[in-house]
Amino acid sequence: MAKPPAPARSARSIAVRDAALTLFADRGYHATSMKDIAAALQLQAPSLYNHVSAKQDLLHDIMAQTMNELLKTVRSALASSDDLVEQLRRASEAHVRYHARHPREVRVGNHEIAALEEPHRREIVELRRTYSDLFVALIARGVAAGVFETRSPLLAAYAILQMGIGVSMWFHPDGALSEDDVVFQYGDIALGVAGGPRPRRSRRAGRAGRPRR
Amino acid sequence: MAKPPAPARSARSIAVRDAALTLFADRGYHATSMKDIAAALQLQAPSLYNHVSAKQDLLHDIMAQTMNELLKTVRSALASSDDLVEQLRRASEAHVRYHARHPREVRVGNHEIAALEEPHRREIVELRRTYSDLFVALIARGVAAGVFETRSPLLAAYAILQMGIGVSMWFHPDGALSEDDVVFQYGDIALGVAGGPRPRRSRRAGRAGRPRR
DNA sequence: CGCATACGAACGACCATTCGTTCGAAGCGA
DNA sequence: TCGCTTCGAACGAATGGTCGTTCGTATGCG
Repeated sequence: MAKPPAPARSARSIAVRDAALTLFADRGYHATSMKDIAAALQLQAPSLYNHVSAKQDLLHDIMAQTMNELLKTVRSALASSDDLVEQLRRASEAHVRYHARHPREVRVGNHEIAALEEPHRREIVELRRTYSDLFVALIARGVAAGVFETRSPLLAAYAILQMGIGVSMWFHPDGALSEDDVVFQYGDIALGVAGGPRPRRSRRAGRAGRPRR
Repeated sequence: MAKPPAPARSARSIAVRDAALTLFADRGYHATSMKDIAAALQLQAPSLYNHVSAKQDLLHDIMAQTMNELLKTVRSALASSDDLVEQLRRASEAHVRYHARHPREVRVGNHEIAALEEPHRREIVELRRTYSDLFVALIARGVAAGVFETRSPLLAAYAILQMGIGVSMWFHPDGALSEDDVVFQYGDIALGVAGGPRPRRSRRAGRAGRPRR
């Protein structure tokens, strides 16, 4: 009678989320119907309600999980070193790497905020704020310590973050640039944006083995 | 009987486009109904069809005009100097300035491509490609001439463009940073991203009068 | 008078979601 | 192993709503 969406994490409900993620990412939330999602799984639309509670919750789950993963990844990068310069490099690399590996998630995360209904919207916006503050505060600390030089840590942080977001829109693992190529190059660029020490010659040239993660 | 959308540019039809632009920008195309647009003008939905032919055409007009304005602005910046370094600076500044001044237009331009139906979609995508190619080719020329240094002109160009797009999402003319602050700082950053010559000390500090435009 | 413009009514289409039903596989006592 | 029960999962039908758009008509200004 009542509609329990399973243990909240059944195998099938994960499949539904994944299908929704793909469709949301390349058509947008409002342009995707429950029928579309169902069709991707060879189901009828009403059957979806055995696995999820509502279309809106589907979107919220996707965005919340994405933001939390991003936060976790970057926080771990920050905790991996005491040196502010190295922290910014690793945080930027983690940011870019996530965007290269999870284009669907971040596309939805960046395009569909307006499609979230309150109070979900406020919650996600706060997570985003927390995330960007990690970078702003880090750069501000670096400026105070004299290792970075920029007139506006805020502007520098936003520039770095936005650059990384762009990666999710063009990067393809089979392209001319490997994931590491892109990640390391963006790491260098991020340091430049924050006015960090200029690398004498770019370290870690060519493709090295995967150092982290 | 037939529905001529006026001389295609009546005062009223411009007002409709503007209302649609505002709503598309902060709710998204699919989340905006013709009724919403009409309400913003204190009209009923069917009345809109005295001024525009279809919702889809509204979106296409907005995006095509935006892309053409952007192209014109950057091409003019490129034509204003023979020096590759100065060209990149001015093109980047023009790019950022447009994004600071026309946040609604570029928000729609960047978020609603999927909402365009063919053949409009292909047309706009081509304009965007033409636009980004301006930057890619410029940086490639600079690398060939030895004034820029980057392992990938494509990656550098995308980074610069994406940074500028980000400005449209947070910049506000009443904020702590003036438009010129942001524009000039991004100009410097863009040169850094492309590996241009390092400025001895940042020129044009503080707020100068508006040099161009 | 004529024309641009606004309107209400109506259209067919599609939307997310609910409901009652059915079907098939799993669990279990005998 | 049989037969009975339970239950998740899928379905078709239906609900109320909104969508973009068309049409015929009314209104009011030049």
